[in-house]
Amino acid sequence: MTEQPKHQNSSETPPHERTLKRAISDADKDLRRNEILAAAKRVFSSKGFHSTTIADIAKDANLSYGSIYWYFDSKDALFHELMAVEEQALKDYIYAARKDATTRPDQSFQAAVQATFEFFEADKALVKLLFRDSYALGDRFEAHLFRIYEGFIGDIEAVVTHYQEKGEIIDAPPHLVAFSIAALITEFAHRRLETDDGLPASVVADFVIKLLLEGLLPRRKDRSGGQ
Amino acid sequence: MTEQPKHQNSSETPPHERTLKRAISDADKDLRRNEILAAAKRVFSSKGFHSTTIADIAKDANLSYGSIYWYFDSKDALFHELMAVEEQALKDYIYAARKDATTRPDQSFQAAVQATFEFFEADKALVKLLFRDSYALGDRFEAHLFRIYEGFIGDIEAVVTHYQEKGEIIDAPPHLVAFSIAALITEFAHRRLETDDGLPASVVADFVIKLLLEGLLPRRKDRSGGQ
Amino acid sequence: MTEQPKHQNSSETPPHERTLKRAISDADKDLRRNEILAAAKRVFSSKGFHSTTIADIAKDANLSYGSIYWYFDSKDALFHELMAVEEQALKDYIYAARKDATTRPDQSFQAAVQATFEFFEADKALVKLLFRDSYALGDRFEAHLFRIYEGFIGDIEAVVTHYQEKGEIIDAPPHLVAFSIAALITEFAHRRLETDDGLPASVVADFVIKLLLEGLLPRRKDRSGGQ
Amino acid sequence: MTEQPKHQNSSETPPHERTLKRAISDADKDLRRNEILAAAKRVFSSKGFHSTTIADIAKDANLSYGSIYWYFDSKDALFHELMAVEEQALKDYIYAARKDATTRPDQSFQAAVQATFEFFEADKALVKLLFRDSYALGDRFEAHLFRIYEGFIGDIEAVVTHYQEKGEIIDAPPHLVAFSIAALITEFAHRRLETDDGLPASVVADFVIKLLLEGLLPRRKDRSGGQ
DNA sequence: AATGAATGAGGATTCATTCAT
DNA sequence: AATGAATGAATCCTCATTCAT
Repeated sequence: MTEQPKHQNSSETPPHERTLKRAISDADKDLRRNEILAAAKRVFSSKGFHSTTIADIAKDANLSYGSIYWYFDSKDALFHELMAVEEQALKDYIYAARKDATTRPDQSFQAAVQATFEFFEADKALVKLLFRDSYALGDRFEAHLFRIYEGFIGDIEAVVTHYQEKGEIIDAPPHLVAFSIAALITEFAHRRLETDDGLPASVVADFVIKLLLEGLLPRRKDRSGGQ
Repeated sequence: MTEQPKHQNSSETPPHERTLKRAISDADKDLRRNEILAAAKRVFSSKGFHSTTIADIAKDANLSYGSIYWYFDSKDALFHELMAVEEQALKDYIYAARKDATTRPDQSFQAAVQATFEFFEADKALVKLLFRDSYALGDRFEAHLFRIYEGFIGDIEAVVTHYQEKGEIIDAPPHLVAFSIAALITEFAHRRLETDDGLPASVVADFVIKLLLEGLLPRRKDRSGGQ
Repeated sequence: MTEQPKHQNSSETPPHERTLKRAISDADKDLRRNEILAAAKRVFSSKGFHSTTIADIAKDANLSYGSIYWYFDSKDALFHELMAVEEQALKDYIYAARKDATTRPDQSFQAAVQATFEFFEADKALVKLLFRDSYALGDRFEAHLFRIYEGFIGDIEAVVTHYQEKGEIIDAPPHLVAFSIAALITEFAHRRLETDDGLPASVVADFVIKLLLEGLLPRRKDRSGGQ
Repeated sequence: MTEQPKHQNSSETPPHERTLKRAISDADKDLRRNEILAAAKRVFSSKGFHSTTIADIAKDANLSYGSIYWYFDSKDALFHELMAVEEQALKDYIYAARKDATTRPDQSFQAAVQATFEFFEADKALVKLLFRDSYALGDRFEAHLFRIYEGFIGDIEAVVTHYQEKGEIIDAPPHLVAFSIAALITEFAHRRLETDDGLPASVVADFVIKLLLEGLLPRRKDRSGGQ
């Protein structure tokens, strides 16, 4: 994934060999970095940032804790990088969703919401990390988190706008719409991570989608018993 | 608060006076406790639990850090008590809302939601504290938080059920409806605490209520039930 | 007990009245001091110096803890004074014992030991305070303790010497004899304070006296079954 | 301690080598633990538990205070472990003494006492730690101390009983006899740790043994059993 | 004199980070 | 690269002592 040498190498290996070696080494390094990030995601999302020690992460990654510092500069740096990785996962998902929305004429707003719900349901740890714990971390991560959040909402907003232009949904302020969708979906995912509400994901998904689409007021056709 | 002279007889204080003295002292003490709790609320909600030191709170309350321990047993105890105070504020609000809903025939579901929105808008720090930071605090506060949360959702649920019985809103699972309302309202309040979205509260409130009531799908001609 | 004025009085009371008043006041003060010292003795000997707080003592003396400082300069000063009081009790006892020994021809060494045993048995807290805890207090009390200890052993030594001169006991180094007596008697008192050995004091007293007087080797007369 | 090369293969270390490595590391760790325990013994017995800070011990052991926690969980744990180590030293000594007493027909009670005196004379800090300071430590160490103490007295008691059965010493309650021996020997050792009485150890030993064996009353003509 | 609130020095403990091997 | 021992900054908490009332 990364063939470009990063720093000058001060050893005595000939340049071409060195490049090859470094490439391999870098790949190895990336592999380990990813293992550590995966471990960090598990531990951070289960115990929270402050209760997680470097030793906890190292143990989960089957490394000695001193080694973490070979791959990351600090605990903060590790967390920032983890945030970035999760942000990328979000972006990748949203990119695909957006592409689907704009290129497949049959793709409905409802389908997009459904898919988004499933995405978060499948990775609740991401929700915990980005949408819950990061908020409690104070100044050091505020700016980063803010950027991620804005990007995330902005991406959803674009999809919302698309469906508004298609006339599929009403003309409400797209930013607020996007935020509402994000709020409902992530809050449900988080709640279902913290406490088991005993409901199958599909039921909750159906509920959320229906709520978003139709609201709580009885619609005319099913209003026979209403006020 | 009372005009009786305090220092008169240097021997045994008569019981009633002692009681009075104690009452005054207790009132003073409660006053200070509340000042500290207010300071704690400010600092905790701005920096998060872990980044807040006892010294931070003391400074905000214009006390030395040692004095905090005259009023509270520990940092944890202080936070628990703060949670309890905030919980009580929530309960008081919900109690009034419920009473309004059930005793005033003209009170609509919409009005109830509007009032709730305004309640959180007016005390965003409460949201930060109870609905954001507490989640990141781990085991030590888990049970307490869970209890508060369940109580809160349960109270909303009761109001929801009331309006469902009146036929004002559809027959969706009340627990999910309650959770959705809470999610939307608290997330908006929290977001508006963190970042200024530049919108007047009334616009956001209108949006949230409309979303909850009517959803995003364009209604055809059944606008009779809308606002 | 103390009629002499101690400090200049800066108030406006006429001299002769003042003296009277002060005398009464001083007597009161001494009374309170003694109450506090008694409380301190109870608490210190039950919890040890470090685990005892000024508040503990105040509570035991039915005073607010701030008031302790009206009577004593510091916790250390209070403890020093308590040591002095206990030392005086020791001295008073030993003075009487010495007088008995030297003035009453019928008074035996054995009776003196018996009385000493009973003295400590009756005030085990004194033992705990002076012969156990004070040792663990380190530099701050070392000199004081040392002085008390030397005085105590010296006083016993004098009595020992008296009985040696009378030929009642053997001519062993009196300092070592005195120390041995003190060691046995105080250790037994302390042990019986800490753990109940289930034996009546008289049995233990008889044993200690017999050990001191006759030792463990079988005496000729009762040596019939011996080696 | 071993000559095998340590760092050879960078992939999976063969099991036996790993074990070896671990063994070496563990030995090192034990070494350090022992150094710290030795430092703790010095400092605790010189300043007492409460006046000793972790930093004091660390400094004595040429470590930073944080490092202490690499080897011990807490100050209490360190002290408990130190008590256990000292207890073991006591037990080892007593075990040997008991073996001597029961297997060597020529071994006399007097020799056993003499050896015990020398044991404590050689390690007065042990006395200070176990027989003085621990008593002042309160509840947290009470049970541990009690167990050690009872074991110690019990072990002496067994030796005493042995000599009683041999008829070498009189038939006094063995528990009291054991306690008396312990009291005299430890008190002398402790006193000679605190203050230099200017006497050679052998003189004091002779005195203690003679006192224990023959008591203070002049013997008439039955010196056959004496030294 | 008495009270009890306020203060802050002191010390145990945690844990991110460094570094020798 | 990996290890894990060593370091020390940071922070909670206790409690002797001071002081306003």
